[in-house]
Amino acid sequence: MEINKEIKKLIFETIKELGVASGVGGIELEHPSDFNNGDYSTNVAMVFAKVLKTNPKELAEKIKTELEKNLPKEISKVEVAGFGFINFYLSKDFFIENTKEILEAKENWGKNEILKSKKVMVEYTQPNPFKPFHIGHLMSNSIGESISRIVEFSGANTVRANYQGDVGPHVAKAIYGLMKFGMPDEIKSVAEKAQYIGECYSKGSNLYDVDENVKKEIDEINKKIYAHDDEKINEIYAWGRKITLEAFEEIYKLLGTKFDNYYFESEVAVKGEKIVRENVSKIFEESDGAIIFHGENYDKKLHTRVFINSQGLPTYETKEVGLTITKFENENPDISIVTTAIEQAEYMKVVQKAIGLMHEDMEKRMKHVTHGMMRLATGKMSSRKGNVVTGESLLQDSMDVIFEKVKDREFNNEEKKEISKIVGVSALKYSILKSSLGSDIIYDFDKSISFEGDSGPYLQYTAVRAISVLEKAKEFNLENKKEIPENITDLEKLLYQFPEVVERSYLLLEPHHIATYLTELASAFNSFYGNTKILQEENKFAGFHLDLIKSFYQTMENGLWLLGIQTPERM
RNA sequence: GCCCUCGUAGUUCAAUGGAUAGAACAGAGCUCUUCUAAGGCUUUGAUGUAGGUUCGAUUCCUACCGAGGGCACCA
Repeated sequence: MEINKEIKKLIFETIKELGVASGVGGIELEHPSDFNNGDYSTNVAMVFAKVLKTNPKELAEKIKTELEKNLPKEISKVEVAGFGFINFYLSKDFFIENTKEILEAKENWGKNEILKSKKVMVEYTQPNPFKPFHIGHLMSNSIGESISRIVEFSGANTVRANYQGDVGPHVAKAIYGLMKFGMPDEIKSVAEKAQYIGECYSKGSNLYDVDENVKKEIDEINKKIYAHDDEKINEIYAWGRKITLEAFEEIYKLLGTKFDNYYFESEVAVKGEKIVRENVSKIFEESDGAIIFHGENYDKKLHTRVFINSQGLPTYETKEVGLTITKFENENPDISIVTTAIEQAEYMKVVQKAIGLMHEDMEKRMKHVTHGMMRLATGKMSSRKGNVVTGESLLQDSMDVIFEKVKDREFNNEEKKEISKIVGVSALKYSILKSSLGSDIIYDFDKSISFEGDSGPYLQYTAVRAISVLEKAKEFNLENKKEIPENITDLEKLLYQFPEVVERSYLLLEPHHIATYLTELASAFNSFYGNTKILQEENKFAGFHLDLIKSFYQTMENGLWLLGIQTPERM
């Protein structure tokens, strides 16, 4: 129905009719924060009052009179309020129609076609084999998965990509550690082995910094990894890579992410190096034995970065070049989104500039979405130092909290575990996705992960309550309770806004708008639920109420899906 | 030093240049002989500082203060 677009059209037609100057920007149609001020509101009179040098309230009245001449049936009332706002009130019929629309659309409710027939690639998570999967990766995964789903809801063919650093100094450090401290016990689980490898990396890294001889040894291993000429190292390498990747895969499964493409640094490094070397003197230049790019020559806000180091090995920059070009060659996406923490923002601008000099078309389609960092109260987390909180331990802690809550409930053990999983993951994801992408999250389990109030479990709990009423309703005879109440609940006033929220979330690439909306929606549902006895023979509105609950449940389910959160049947 | 993010109740977060700055947690007080109390209802409390643009600024601009990040061979 897209009533918002209809109202906008009407506004523009009306001001044209009145001969008011067009081409003025800043005209908005928004939802007033207070429902008393209507369902939609426009500032058009205030904007034009300035241009025409008239009183905004008088102009608003004039526009209102004109608007009322061809008001669509969905609008019951137009009012002028405040400094000259024109407020639109939607009619009861509109809300009834909307409920029908939701129930028909089902899992498609909320979708739009902004990206129809476009291919969008989203790269996220990017953990490195041989290093731990830490809470920063959990953050990246939650955000990237949600963005992927938002893009998908906007009509795109979404390709999920993961990029993993399976070569480079960190691998050499881990292999050094494994050779020095021994291989882990065969009977240990994949996750335990992966954790051990991460510890070896940390130890190797520490020794690298303090011991000159170890540094030489690790540098040597690093060269051998690239050269593939040492059988012992090749063997440990293949084993460690496999184990850590398997461990990552277990986490992805728990988180509900399934990647379509995996890219590895070892694969893209060769291509990147070839391209960079081909463009020496054109784009890159030699300096102190290294090959560098002077970003500041093109934009004074950019800086110089090393692409091939003085040992002749490609750096991350060159691998990124190889990765980007490989992605475009393989998938040719219309938009290529890469999500990383903000620490890579400046670096990425320089690399994108370098790529743009070779492939202008690619640069235009690249989008870097940055999010804040997960920090510990004690400072920056660094897997080199070994002070990381691993993804597994955090997920486990979160699931344990939930298990504790359900342990005395009537569910069987299998169900308790399933609920702990679904709700535990949700608590974690919501805590990441509820805030805008800009700011850092200072990680503190008790403070940053909440299980009540503004939280993932709150949303799930609300959905479960709704489904529970719908289940119980089958035991009642409410067939002929078809009357429709005259008043419009806050729940109805929020439900129809869902597609707009999805659209906005895509345009800004900010999943938290969905999280905020769902919390408001859940709150409206809980108020309604608390104040209304639905399953009563004397409730003449029962049929209407049940449809409303169904449409609420559908909206919540779709919204949670966009956040990458599952809806449990019971909890 | 230069550049990029971010500063909102005691705490964790919202607020497409708009109306009385919203929630949650914590604090105070109600609420299950009624569909899941992980809930509902009432209540206390905030825009870092100083200017500017604007009818209107938490939002845009400038300076400062504070936190985080980046600035040549880590990723």
